[in-house]
Amino acid sequence: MKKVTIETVAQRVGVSAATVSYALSGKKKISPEVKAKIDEAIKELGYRPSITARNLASNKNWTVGLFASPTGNIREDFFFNNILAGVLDTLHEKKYQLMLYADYRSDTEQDNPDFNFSQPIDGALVMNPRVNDSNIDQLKERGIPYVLIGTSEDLSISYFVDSDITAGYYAAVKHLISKGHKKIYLLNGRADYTQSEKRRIGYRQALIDSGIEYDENCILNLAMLEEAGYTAVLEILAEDPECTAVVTFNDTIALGVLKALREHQIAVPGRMAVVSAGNTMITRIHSPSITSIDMAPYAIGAKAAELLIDVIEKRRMQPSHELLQAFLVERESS
Amino acid sequence: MKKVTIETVAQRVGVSAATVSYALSGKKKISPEVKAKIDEAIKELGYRPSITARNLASNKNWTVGLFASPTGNIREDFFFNNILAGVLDTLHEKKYQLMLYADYRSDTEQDNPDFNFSQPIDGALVMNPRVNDSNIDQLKERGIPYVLIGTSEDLSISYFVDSDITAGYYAAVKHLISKGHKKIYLLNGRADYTQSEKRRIGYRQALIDSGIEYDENCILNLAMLEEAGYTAVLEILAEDPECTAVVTFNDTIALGVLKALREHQIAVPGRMAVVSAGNTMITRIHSPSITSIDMAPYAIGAKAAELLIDVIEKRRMQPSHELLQAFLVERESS
DNA sequence: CTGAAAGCGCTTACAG
DNA sequence: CTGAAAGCGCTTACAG
Repeated sequence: MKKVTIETVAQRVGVSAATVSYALSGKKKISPEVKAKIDEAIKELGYRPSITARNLASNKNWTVGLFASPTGNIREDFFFNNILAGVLDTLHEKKYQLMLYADYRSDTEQDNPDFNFSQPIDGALVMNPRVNDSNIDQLKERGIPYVLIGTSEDLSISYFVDSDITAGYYAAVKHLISKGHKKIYLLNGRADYTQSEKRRIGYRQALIDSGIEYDENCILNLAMLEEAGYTAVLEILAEDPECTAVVTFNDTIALGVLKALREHQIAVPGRMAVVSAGNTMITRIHSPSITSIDMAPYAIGAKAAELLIDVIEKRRMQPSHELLQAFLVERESS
Repeated sequence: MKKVTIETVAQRVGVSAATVSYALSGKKKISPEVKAKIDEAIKELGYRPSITARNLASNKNWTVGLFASPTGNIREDFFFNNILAGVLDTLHEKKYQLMLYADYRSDTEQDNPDFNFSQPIDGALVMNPRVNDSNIDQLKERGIPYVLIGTSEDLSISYFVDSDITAGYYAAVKHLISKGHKKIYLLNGRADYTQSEKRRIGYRQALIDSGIEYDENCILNLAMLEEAGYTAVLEILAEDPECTAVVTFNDTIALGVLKALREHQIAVPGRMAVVSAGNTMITRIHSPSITSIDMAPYAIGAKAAELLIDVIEKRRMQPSHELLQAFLVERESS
């Protein structure tokens, strides 16, 4: 059985392939009779246009790539789920498809940076951009439009969307201060992360605005792991008894903190209050439930996808740095 | 600036496009001198092969589609994350890419079932197959190979991988019986789900093997939501005080059950033991931590992807129904 | 070892 | 309203 192509349909009806193509795309008027015959032939023959051929001829793929985290992180990260859901919903609405790439680059070798480009995409969404991100270099080199999810310190990157993390941390620290806390630690991420810096600034400003001394020693830079939070809070407890509250980089670190506190039977929030960032499902499930900064991941994903499509379709040329509102959700841990 | 194609490179070097193509693919021997010149020209010109053109000419896409749940479910489902991670890792190893489709079909209208096929894929992975799944119909019609993640009652579906849920529930119920429970309820999913039936069989067999009466009234068919578990357990408590344990369809329902028990200050597992299925992160985080049946989602994803690629590459023609081992993880709730 | 040429299956000015 | 034809950028028998 030979493959049925647009030519097969055309011959069956007795018209040219061009006419069939126009009938399908609706880009030209086709007489009703011919149109009807074509539709019938398509049905009878079970004709399916070849998307690859169409893409090649029209130079358009209706596909967007999402550069995500390593799969190890994806496995236990609801933040990813929400961003993904936002991206998917927007793409669906705009009739685009999603290619999902996990991050397999090792820190040392550059692996095969070309690999992810083995499919044609019209644009890309980049999560967790690194400082000198090889994916971004590739994207630039190929002239593929892209939008960053997160903030870049590189001003040549014209499009990104992020949540207003600084404002979120400001609110979180203000909240703790209003509860009477005076010595608040920030369990931050790695110092060279833009995300860490944004947190630090909000934290610092809240202290200053409240007339509380800002002390760099109260900021710890941790790996984004439960264990890191676990050991860090125990250290603080041992070395600085005046500390009565911590704000963490994310929910995962907070989980470790709370685990340590529970095991050592330290009252939360009585002796130690805890505020996290992320507001993923676990902050609600956990007992005590965790006060957390919501960073609107779904909205970020949706916005980023929208912006990207605007760029792809040339509806937008101006640089755009969107910050979505972050807000504090108060729960039992503070 | 004109687009640089294989022809540009060929002209620069003074050979034919065919030679460049062969040099790139390595499918024919090319003299070292010519090869070197070609490599140089490629670098100088910044040539990137068009994947679309390559796909069209070679009729191969190196891409697999994953038909997932609606985004509403994806947002709070770690089970999905783990399956996804398994799929991605295997595809990466085999040099395939992933197109991710969320499920936007409404229950009533068939939406646009063609939409997801607007990109070329070599094969598909189908999660949560429905009884008469329109995606599967499409796949069949187009002759695209596919593998089901989950079990189908339709024997014409030749490939699927799932966990041995029946054995898992058998173990879970045996475990509860060994703890002295005699009246155990099964908070199951919808009765017309294959997955529910598999659970019921394991549950039933464990009771029978232990000489405990199997009572259909002890099986409730619920929606897969927290609220469903919440109200169900309260009903049971009110109507059948002899019940001292429940096994749930998944972690989400268990969450609702435990919420109800906590709010009514009912001791877990003292008055009521709880066992869930899924063993996602929340079972560990929750307090009390939740005994749960691990269904190896990562392994399922990885196996399914492997199987699919074997089918795509014609290394496998025989039907294959793989069942991975499910095992019970005992925690505080039982 | 290298090349001329057909072919993959569409789209889209252009002409009528 | 319809068609002939070029073009999208590759791959791959086939011939030499």
